[in-house]
Order: sequence, then structure tokens, then C-alpha cells
Amino acid sequence: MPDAAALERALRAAGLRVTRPRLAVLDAVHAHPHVDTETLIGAARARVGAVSHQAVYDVLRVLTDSGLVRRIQPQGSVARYEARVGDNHHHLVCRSCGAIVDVDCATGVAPCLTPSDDGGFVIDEAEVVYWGRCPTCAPSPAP
Amino acid sequence: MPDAAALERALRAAGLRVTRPRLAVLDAVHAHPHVDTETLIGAARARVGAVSHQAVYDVLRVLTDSGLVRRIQPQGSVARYEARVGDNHHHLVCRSCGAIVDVDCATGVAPCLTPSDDGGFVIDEAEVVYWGRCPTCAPSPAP
DNA sequence: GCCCGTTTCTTGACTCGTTCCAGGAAAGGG
DNA sequence: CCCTTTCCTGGAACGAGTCAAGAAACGGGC
Repeated sequence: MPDAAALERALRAAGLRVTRPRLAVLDAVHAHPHVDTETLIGAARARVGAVSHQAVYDVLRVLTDSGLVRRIQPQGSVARYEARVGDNHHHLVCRSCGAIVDVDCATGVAPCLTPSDDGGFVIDEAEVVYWGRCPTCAPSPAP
Repeated sequence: MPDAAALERALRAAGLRVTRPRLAVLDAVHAHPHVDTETLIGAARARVGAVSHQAVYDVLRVLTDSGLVRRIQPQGSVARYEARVGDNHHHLVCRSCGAIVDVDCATGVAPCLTPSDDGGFVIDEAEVVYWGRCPTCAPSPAP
């Protein structure tokens, strides 16, 4: 988890102004990967005192557009954010409790896979989501 | 595209009652792969006259639960449905216009991939989404 | 063929996450 | 130091999807 100076550098490198809400949200995403916006609002407030609802939404959009955080949204889930970007990793999602876990990409850089027939598409990324049941949910029967 | 009798057989085989809305929705999904619920409501109504909003939502849920249709939902898109099930194929999605195209799975049956580290998860499916730009959108600059 | 109990459909209101809007205050940075 | 961007308060809109209660229809059994 990067320190405040590193986060500030990251913001500047992306051409963004450095503000307290942005540092707080960025830090919160690093500290709590895969959580929803609601939780991030709470985590950001715990860091900086008071941050408004839409400041966080706004910051998250700016950060995702800049590529500093990544937005993920498996089926049936609300938007979640993570700070691991650029390493082309994938995700394990539990069908039962919704837990998300990172997995390193087995093959390397994006796009780590190429389809048998690309249909004329110019492909830049292959997103892989592994669906199953986490160690906690696996023993119990499906709902 | 199967005829009405085949659709009816499919419903019965899944242990479901055969109703006009169900036949209409199932036929509509076969006729219009990868479309959203709104469009399916329209297509179903074109077939059977009047079908309510949530009859379609309800039917779609029952059909997905039974495995007769598959629900897909790329990021930034609403829920979409398709009738190709059981062949573990994947999708190409255009970042620009949202078009979705099927691609056959290169490896075979599900899960066609296994992660380097499964984190203790019991994995039953690997969902692969290739992101890029379709032949129509590829030449024009990103928005 | 007809009946009846269960499933399914209809109608309409409602939730939830998210976005947008406006006006004014604050703070970053050239 | 001043201009611009960003943030705040507060509200209101939005669309996809859901809930609830009663009406209709499916289909197994007679």
C-alpha cells in the first residue's frame, strides 16, 4: 500500500490536481479492494473527516478515466473498485456470497488471450471472470 | 431458430409450464441474441399481443435459472440474454458501440480455463470477454 | 372433456444505486 | 495573486429491476 507521497505523485502523473478528497478516495481504494461505493465513502470519510457523496462519485469517475483505479462489476453486483491496474489480472467471484479475489494472469500481458476468430474486432483486452464458490460457501448447498 | 414445437419441448424438458408469454420470450431470445430486456419485451409483444413488464422479467429469470437462456452483462451495459447455452462460448464486445458477437471457445468445455491459483474456490465456469472495437468503430477515433 | 389447486400473469407502486443539477465556497497551481 | 477547477449542501431525477395482491391460466386427475 503506497504512502501519501506516492499517491500524490500518481495523481500528478495523471495530470490531476491533488486534493484531500482525491487522496482519501485513492487511499481508501488501495486499502479496501473490491468494495462498493458506499463503503468507499465511509472509508474516505474515516481518513479525511467529511467528504460528500458526489465528491466521491466524481473522484471515482476521474480516477477510472485516468486509469488510476479500475472499476469492476460482476453480474448481480453493484460497482466495485480496485487499485491494481496495469497488471492484467483476473478475478474469482463466489456465486454464493459475492466475494471477489484477485488471480494473477497466467499468460502475461493484455490481451492475454486471443479468440479463435476475432470477427474483425481490434481487441485490446481479454477479461476473465472465474465463477464458483469460495472456500466458505463451497460446503453449503446452493440457495 | 427452433420452431414453436421445439420451444415447447424445451420448456417441458426443463420441467416448466408452457405458457404464451414463455414461448414468446423464448422465441424472441432466439430471434434477437444479445439484446436487452426492453427490446425483448417489445419482441415478445410483437409475437403474442400483450405481455406485461414483469412477466418478461419473471420469465427471463425462470429461463436463466433453468439454463434455457443465458444472461450476459458486460460492464456499462444492462442485462442481455442469449439462447446459445451449453457450448461455453465467449463474447467480443465493442467499447465504442457496445455490439456483442459470439466467439467459439478455443479450448472446449467449461471451465475452459483454470486459474494459476484457485484460492480454494470451486470453479465451474470461466467467463471470457474480449474488449475492443468492432469493424465499424475501429477506424474512427475513440470518443 | 371438465375441475380444481398450483403456478403464472397483470397492475401499479416502489426500492436502490447512480447521476445530474444549481449556486456558492474553497482550494490548487501557474 | 487571481483564475480555474474542484468541492459542498441539498435536492431531485433517472432507469433497471423488484415487491405485493389479486386475477387468470395451465395441466394432472376424475
